[in-house]
Amino acid sequence: MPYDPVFRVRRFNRAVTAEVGALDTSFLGRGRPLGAARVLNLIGQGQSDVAAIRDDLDLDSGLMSRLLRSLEEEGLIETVSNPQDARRRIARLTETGRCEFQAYEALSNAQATAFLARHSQPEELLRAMDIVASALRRSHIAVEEKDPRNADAIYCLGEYYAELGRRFEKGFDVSLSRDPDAGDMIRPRGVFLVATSDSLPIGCVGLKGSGGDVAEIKRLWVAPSARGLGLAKRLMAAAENCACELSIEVLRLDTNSALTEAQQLYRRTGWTEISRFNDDPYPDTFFEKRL
Amino acid sequence: MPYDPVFRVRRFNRAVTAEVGALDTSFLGRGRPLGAARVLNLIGQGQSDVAAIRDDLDLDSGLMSRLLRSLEEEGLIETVSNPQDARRRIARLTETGRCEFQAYEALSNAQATAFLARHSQPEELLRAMDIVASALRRSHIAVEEKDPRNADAIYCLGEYYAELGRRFEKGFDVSLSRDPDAGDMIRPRGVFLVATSDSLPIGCVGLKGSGGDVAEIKRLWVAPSARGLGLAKRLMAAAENCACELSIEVLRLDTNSALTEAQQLYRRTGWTEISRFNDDPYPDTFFEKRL
DNA sequence: CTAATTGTCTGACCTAAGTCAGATAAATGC
DNA sequence: GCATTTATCTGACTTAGGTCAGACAATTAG
Repeated sequence: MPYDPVFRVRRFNRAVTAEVGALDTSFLGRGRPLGAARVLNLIGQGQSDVAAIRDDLDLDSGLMSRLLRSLEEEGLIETVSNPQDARRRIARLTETGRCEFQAYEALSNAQATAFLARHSQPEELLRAMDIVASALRRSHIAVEEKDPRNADAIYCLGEYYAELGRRFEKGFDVSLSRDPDAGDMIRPRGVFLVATSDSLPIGCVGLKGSGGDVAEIKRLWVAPSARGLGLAKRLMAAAENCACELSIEVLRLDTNSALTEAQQLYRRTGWTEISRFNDDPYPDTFFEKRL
Repeated sequence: MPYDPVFRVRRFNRAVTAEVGALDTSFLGRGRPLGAARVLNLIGQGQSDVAAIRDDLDLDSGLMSRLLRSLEEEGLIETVSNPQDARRRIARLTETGRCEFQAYEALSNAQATAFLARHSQPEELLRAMDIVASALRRSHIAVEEKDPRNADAIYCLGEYYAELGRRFEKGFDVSLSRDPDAGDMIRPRGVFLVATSDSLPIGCVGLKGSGGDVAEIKRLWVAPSARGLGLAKRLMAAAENCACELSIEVLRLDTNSALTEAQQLYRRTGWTEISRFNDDPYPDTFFEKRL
């Protein structure tokens, strides 16, 4: 007899509303209104274009202008005209501003550390926070092409191999598998796509081409914290899209019957099972899709 | 190489801050400022004492007074003097107010339902939300005495039995175990304590007395979503406290070696292992503590 | 070159939220 | 009974946040 789901969601909302003050105190406690602190924070993170900041925070141009001026009067930022377009302005931190920004960062980090330290099972708590954050921000998940040797890509691949290790009865050893050469997953031969949610990598897929009109889908992975959001489908669609752009006509992939959700996805999205097309020791099921 | 915990907590904070607007839109969208809506909401939930509402929302008496008047002018509430103390005022909804309150409730429920419906693994998501909500509100967890036949108590016991069923190799059947008579867990013989977080039951413990100076600790349970918060320790301490009030001198309990965390807790909090004192089929380890 | 568009700034104005110093009336302690 | 305390109300004031219309300068389309 689990408790009413709607009740549980509302309880979560109440908890969060009651504590957001605390969650965001990092912005407070330094004698600056929230708006100004948020602008300072964005500038500190490298957002220099005033219009972009205004857009990010959804501010009126008048209000934005005043916030910038108040930060300027405090000596935290300086603004100059954009040389490419003198109507636009660019803001950057002064030395004092950099210190102030660092102070906010330190507060925020300390608060996060303290929150975790109060819990005796922080890994469980983090897992839960990841799930909730991904669900709340599902409409802001970005799928982008990255070099497979980029840090985010390597992180995804590491997690992918670890997951295979857990799910295959005999574990998984990358060196035994035919590891695609990075060049085969970079344009013009192929692509590597990484999904990020607020810059945390939560999924990936590789399209491994050889220059011909046949290519392979490899390394489809979705973080456990991002499952249930339809991300695998989205990654596969994006990869197929890239394949079209690269004039690829036939896609193939190999998979293992232990990965049941993946197989379900393939069958539901127009893939048909074919016979073995490589001698890799891990896969036991093979699919093909004509574009 | 898991991602930096501090980064993950801050990502969660950002997600929540960005979406609280959405989480709390239930309060908006009906042409009333947040403050007034929150007061209306509390009154709707049965908080009638004006001072209590002020205390709950941490409002200045002046502000509170104005909010009440604006709701009164809208015809949503009426206030009368408290007959016991004519300085105090009591607020209650009018018929119109009840409709308006129901409209807020409906909005809030619809929003929660929609959020869950967007996710294809809602049970996973709810579990995560419970964990986060309990951690955020850990300082507001209430431990209260309840009748063991009360709905919250029955819910806790059901979850407790279900958990034993999962953890004992041969499952668990309540009818085979010596189920304490409800009367033995009500004062003056004993007590039953339930921990709730924002009215969701998340833990319980029973003190089963017989009228003499020996009593037993039974049914210690903490919801999976509330583990890591030190709740078991707090429940045990509360139960011991009650035992002292009831002039009980010796506490005993039986447990199973499959429940490792529980045993650890007992050993760390002054309990000593003793020999079997009943013929219940499930326990295999027995403890005692002199108060 | 001219007209329209774009990005920023400024002043006037507004609401929500909250603080503070009394005023008032009821209740309580002695 | 009288002084003190308590709960609420009222008016004056402040801050944060935000809207709106127009000014101004730079850019772009034709």
